[in-house]
Amino acid sequence: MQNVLQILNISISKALSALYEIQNIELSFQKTKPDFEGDITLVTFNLTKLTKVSPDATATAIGEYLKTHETLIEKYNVVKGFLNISFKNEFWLNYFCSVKDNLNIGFKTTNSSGKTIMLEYSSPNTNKPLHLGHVRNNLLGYSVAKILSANGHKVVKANLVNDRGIHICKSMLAWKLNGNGETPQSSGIKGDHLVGKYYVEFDKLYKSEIIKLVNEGKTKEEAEKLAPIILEAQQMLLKWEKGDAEVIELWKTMNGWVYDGFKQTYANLGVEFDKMYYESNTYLLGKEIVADGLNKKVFYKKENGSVAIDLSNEGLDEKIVLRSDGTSVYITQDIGTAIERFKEFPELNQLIYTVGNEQDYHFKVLFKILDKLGYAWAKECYHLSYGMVELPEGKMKSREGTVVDADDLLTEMYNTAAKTTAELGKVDDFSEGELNELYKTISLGALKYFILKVDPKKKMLFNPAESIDFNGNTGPFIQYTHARIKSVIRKVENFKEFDKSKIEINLIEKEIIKTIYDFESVVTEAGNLYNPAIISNYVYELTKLYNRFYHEHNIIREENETVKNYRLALSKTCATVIANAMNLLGINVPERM
RNA sequence: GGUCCCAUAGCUCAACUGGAUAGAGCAACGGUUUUCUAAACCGUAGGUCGCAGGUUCGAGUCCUGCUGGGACUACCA
Repeated sequence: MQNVLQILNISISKALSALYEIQNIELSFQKTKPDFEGDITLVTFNLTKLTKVSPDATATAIGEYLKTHETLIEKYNVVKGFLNISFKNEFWLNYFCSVKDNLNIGFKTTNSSGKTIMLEYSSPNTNKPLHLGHVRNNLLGYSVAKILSANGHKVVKANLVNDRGIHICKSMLAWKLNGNGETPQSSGIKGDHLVGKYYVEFDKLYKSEIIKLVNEGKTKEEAEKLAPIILEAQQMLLKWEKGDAEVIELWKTMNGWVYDGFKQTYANLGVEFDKMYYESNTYLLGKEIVADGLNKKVFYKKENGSVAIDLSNEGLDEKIVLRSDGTSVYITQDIGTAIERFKEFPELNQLIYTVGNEQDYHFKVLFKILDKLGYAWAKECYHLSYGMVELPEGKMKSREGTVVDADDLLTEMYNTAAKTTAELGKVDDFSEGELNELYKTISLGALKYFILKVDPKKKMLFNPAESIDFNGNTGPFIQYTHARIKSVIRKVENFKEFDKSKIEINLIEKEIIKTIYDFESVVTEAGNLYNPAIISNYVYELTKLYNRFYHEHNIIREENETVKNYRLALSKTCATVIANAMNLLGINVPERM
């Protein structure tokens, strides 16, 4: 199967050469707008300087040349300098027949690119449960990993767990003070939520101590530094770093609770990882690199003994990479882990960090430092930056209790899916297990699609009422279309080949075939841009087209056997593409719903 | 103060990276089911693409300025 653009590039280059003696010029194509007749459009304005004739005349001349010289082209029309080109139906039909039985449409063979990419996502803290912001991160990371795999890359999904630090000590301390030995088992509270509860508890205690100190005449800033409970948390962190047995024991216990909780949430979200990293193992990395960088004069020592790099020539500021007491800061660790990963995976071509856009600056600095340290792969580090998730009432603030909890959200979506499905009553014969599966599929489909259809770079508004809507541009609408196609196909026992020489493609069928044709390049584009929203928009377009086709034309009711079998094949192929596209978003599609 | 990001229909988002008359969904109104799943389909209405300049054959898209919103700017993570 020849590529449409390749064919046209070659033919039109020949035309330009023959007609105007023009060589090597970049051609500008676009899909023909629906209001005009044609499959693909050549924009001729940029050619007129060389052709020396008007856009319309240029377009007409090229069109005429194509019609007589390129056998695959049926006809053309010219509108205001746009050359709309139509390929023969035979061409589209041949294309369709070449893919109709391929269950992997749009997917390149695994590892065919020879490229290995590590994609880090999720990266939670172990002091509180996952919330809506993490959900976007997880869904985005997982989907991009799928998309990159579909582009033939080998992808290592990595998760760097922030399992240490002052914030973890806060939960630990509050539990020690007020926990009375409470455990997930004794309380029936999911582990990550239990630990989160004590993180909030710490904040309460801390605040009341601050108020007390302020009442005693201290300034707010002083009080924040002097509150006994914060001092104790800092002591606890020091003990942790020294390996104090009791502190380590408590740390392991409470982190264990959190991991049990996360495991459930990850399973419910349907995300997974190939490689787990823990900051308790990596937080010391990078110090030797700093020493090395000092020798290379990439870094310099300041008067107070801290080590820094000056990035003011790059439009950035001075950045401390080691404190004056010799301890590392966050970026020290990031430098170390990046280098470590390229050592661990020598075949690694690219390292992608899925992290919110509030850290744009951090990653600019990080990549610049790696570059200055002389690592050639620094250019292959990429920050997959995404916008914040906001609620109709504004930003999520844990202190004000406006955070949308991931587990609560999933439960709520599940219940809505169950309610709606029961009301429609189409699967009343399902067993309890089948219903449970279906509700999970639909609720997750709704949530994932709702989040992934927005360009990752942009901040998004999460309106709970809209997220559980199952009509219109939603995951369940697309899932429904898939189920509907499958329902039609189930009704036919003898699925027969059709004689393509007897098929006349109608307009909507041609639109569908052209859209199926686009899938491959859409997957490529989504991969190049790390953008699942491109897949979402695409699959929605295809689904809308199919539904229109379904309403306008008979499939199994069609009397002409050849046409019937052709339409069945077209339907089946749509179902495959819908399923494949949704798969790239991490969304399953049901056989019935 | 400095750096960066965002602004498109009442609301939520698109616009193939500079191309034709800026498109969908939701919400509103009207229509479609004895016929393959109505979680669907069709129609009506809704726009000074934040504002003002500039670049060019052509700008929602690029450049400048302004307004409004946000993020970052730690020897925090």
